[in-house]
Amino acid sequence: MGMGRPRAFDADAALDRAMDVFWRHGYEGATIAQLTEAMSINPPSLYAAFGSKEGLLKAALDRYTEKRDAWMDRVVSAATAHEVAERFLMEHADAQTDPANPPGCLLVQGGLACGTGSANVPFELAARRTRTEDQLRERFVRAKAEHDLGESVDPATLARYLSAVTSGMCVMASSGANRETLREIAAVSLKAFEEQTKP
Amino acid sequence: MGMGRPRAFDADAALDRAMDVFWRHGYEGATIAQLTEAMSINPPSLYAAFGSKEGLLKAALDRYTEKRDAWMDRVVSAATAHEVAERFLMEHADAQTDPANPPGCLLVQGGLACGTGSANVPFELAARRTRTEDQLRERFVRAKAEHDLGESVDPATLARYLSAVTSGMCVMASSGANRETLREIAAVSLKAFEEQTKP
DNA sequence: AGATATCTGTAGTGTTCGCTACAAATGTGG
DNA sequence: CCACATTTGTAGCGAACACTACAGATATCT
Repeated sequence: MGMGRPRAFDADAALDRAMDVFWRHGYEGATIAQLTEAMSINPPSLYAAFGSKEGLLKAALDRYTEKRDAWMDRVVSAATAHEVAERFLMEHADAQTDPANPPGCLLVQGGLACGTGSANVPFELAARRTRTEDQLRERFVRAKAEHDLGESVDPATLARYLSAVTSGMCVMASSGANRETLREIAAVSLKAFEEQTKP
Repeated sequence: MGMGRPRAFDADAALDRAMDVFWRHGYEGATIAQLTEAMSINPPSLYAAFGSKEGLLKAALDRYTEKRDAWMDRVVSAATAHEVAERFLMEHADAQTDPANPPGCLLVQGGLACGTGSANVPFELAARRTRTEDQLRERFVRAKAEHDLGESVDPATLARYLSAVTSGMCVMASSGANRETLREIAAVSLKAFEEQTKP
């Protein structure tokens, strides 16, 4: 028995193209026609490989999360909690205004509210955002154990604050805010972080 | 010549219902069927009164902005810039978790990214968000003139920062963050505001 | 080479979308 | 009461949606 005709397209490259479409138009705003054209494949190939539009999104999110995890690993590898926060904020400002990608972040632009047929999409995106927040919190827990952060500091609050600020920066980026503007916001937020961590 | 059959529904009440649907499902996720059912009218009545789905959104946004302006007037009427920031942040935390409304804010949940056919919807929402930011900035300009804020303070940066934080709170609210959580974020942000305004 | 298994492209499927034609209903002005 | 203007409910329009049946193409395995 044979193994069948091999796939003629690179799945990861296709996912990168799909990611861009979801990012730019949101989950519901992205049509199969747009996706297949961007991926340079036909609908049957898409459905054979990813099952459904939602399956394609999840595959694209997996790939997105993969890259993001690698980035977060570098961020939390900074020596101090303060430097973690600084890198996290500043590199977010840069990433969200990187001309290589649509503005903002896929996990936010992908869709905060969806129709009844796609109700679990916002859920899925929220779960991935929470993951980043968790990574930050764990890093701050460690910083506390290492006496890099004081006893009175709440790692969860710090992580949530940074997560909220970067989400807000996504909203600003989607409205056309430029890199300078986002960096200013990041700088002010970093001041808050400093104030929060040394009383 | 007569004046025609009078409208049998209250347009403002209908807009409130439509607002809720757009808020909960986003512009693209909201269907005419859902809207008409929520508004307790039939499609022809909707189109006679508001022209199109996008026209309905704009009418709902006008009504939303009306209420929001009244609220912002109260916020900026606070005696000091610090108190303005505090009210703005804290009341945002409360409003975004008010069980009377869907989580977050219509101007964010309405849609950051849309399909090609609705490309100006995110634009429209962004314009309304900018309005709030403008109101804050103007208030801080005044505070600077009154020597309530120091010479080195940039009103635009402060306004953008507060706007970004509340947008980020919207994202958190749509992920299920509760009032306590948002208030914590608001509290940390207020610390940043304080730090930014007295160097 | 032959049988088998999977992919690819064409050309659709049924459903739902935003939107509207039409006639009956209901008000005003003469 | 009658002509007129506008709204309302029913029913359905064309277009676009996510998705797929099918046949031909291309690989592997014996």
